Amino acid sequence: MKFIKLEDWHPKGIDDLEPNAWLALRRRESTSVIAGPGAGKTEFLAQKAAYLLETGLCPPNKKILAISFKTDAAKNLADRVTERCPQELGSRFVSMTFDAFTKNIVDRFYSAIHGDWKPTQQYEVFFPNKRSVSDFWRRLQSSVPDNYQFSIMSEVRQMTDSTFESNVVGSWRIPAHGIHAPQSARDYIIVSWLLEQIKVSNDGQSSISFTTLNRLAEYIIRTNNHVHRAIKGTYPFVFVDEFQDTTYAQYDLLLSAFGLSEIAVTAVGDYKQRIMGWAGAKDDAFHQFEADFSAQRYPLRLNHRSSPELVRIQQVIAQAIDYEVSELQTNNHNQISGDAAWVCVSRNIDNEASYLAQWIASDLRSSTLKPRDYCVLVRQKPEDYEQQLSSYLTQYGLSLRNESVKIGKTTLQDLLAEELTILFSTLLRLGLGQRNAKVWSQLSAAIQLLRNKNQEDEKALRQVEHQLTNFISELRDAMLQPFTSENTRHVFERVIDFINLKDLRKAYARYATGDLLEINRSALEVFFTHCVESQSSWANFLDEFEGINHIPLMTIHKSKGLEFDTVIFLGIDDNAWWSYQPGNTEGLATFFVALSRAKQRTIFFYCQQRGSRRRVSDFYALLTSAGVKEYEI
DNA sequence: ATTATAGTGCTTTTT
DNA sequence: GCACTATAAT
Repeated sequence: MKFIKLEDWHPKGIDDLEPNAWLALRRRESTSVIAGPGAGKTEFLAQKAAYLLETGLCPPNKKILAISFKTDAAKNLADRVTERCPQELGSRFVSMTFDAFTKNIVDRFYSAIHGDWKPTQQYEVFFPNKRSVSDFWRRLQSSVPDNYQFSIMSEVRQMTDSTFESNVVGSWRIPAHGIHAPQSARDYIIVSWLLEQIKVSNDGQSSISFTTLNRLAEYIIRTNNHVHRAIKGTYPFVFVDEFQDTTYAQYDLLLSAFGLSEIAVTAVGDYKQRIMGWAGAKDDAFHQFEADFSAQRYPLRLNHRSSPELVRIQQVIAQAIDYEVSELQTNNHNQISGDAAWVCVSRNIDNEASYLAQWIASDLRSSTLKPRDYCVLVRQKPEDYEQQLSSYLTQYGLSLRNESVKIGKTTLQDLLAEELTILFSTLLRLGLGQRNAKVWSQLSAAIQLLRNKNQEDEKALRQVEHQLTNFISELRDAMLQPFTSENTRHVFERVIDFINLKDLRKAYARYATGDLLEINRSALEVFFTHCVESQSSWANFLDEFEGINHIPLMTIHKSKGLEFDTVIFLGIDDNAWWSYQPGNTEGLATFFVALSRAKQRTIFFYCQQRGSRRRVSDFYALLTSAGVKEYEI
């Protein structure tokens, strides 16, 4: 392997990087990169990975660890590095979610857990909610000795059920040398919570939350030098994405694993987009990181996403969040004619809906945009808006798709991102005769992984190719049959059989234990049937399945990290924004996230019937000061 | 049975 | 702060 000289290295697939991005990329020590919306955070990390791997700064026996919060973000980043690097380098870029990293440590170094803290080797992952927390508090009250009861209960009263795990448990460390009595009331509560999960339940297994797994992983790393050295030795470079929303537990794990060491941690994010504080995200993650890791901060100033006009408006909101926010530039010059932002004021919901439907219909006709280029954003309860809007949209042949809709025990968007679903729809696309070399090679690689075939075993690989070719041609014949419920049902079953759920369980760790695979299989069946019933051919079915002709509808929180040509922002009123307090940074950040999803236009809607706009008057005042006009409709 | 009142969810990810 | 549920009061 020949390395590229440091001074000869150039970015891959893009022209250049802005000056601060170059500095952040070349820095060998820990670095924090504050990058606003559209600054290309993922691209920066992909380029830095390529730089470290191709120049040999990350030597062949070492890896880069990239940590994201969401599975799709982790996958996105991995795909980008694969595109930019030769395969033998790309395989040394390990991209995973924080929770996957945590669970890996516990599973791999299980034997390093001692005494009361040791769960069963096979354990269930448990997702606590407010109910389970308050039930626990109630159980505690009845089990605690009388003389402790008062202090325990007064401590509990100061805690909030929704942030108990993230803030209280997440910032507590498991002691290195067993449990010492007497403990404070707070310690007693936390220890009881952890031990209750670790102790064997009725089904013979521990049932552990990710916060508890995180605390166990931190404990392993802190107390076991051998493990700590192994992890540091594997990953001299660590990336953390969306750093503004790091939880207490996650930060503490990073600190124990990579703090005070030679490891260079690159944290990327934007505190102006910190919108998870209410769910227990740490509030000064960047400052603390810079202090603890001696990290140098580099703000990125270029916006690759939004038009100059939108960037100017975003800047007004950004300054309301942080007055000292740096000046931004845009390099997106393909501006559309007309305004980039305006406010539509209506009296009632029907007026709003009929105007909106008519506007989108005429905009679609007069432009080259597709339904997927628009997005309807709301703060909460998208299903309410879906009902109100859909009858008007139908009149123009348009429809919304709320991807948060529940299907069985999962949601549409989670289902669509599942490995099972992607394999399923790819097979159907090929069955329909939509041949594409790239899709084919990806699918064939996925099937090889699924069949657990060694990449070196040429004969076995050819056999898998052969099976796949045969199956696709069988599928093609089946899909030429009339589009009846019986025939489509047959296709469904054949595809699921071919994928082989047993193989899937073996090939993907996340499916290996628990009922995740069965949840997704039955959700896939429900959604498949829904799409079959509303369509009349396989081509239309696949469009419906992938939602090509639907306008996406989602909450602002779900839209984080996404971008659309035109954002339609509904329900900016006191009712939907019940939790907003004037001047509240997180509320302004939420507004900022919504506004900054747009590449060309953001259209704000206010409807009097939905609620007043006294408490949210900040938003309108800021828009007015940015020169955004208001129109009555 | 109907109606008054108190309580709570709403914005989330993760194998 | 509203919309909804569960329980209490009539």
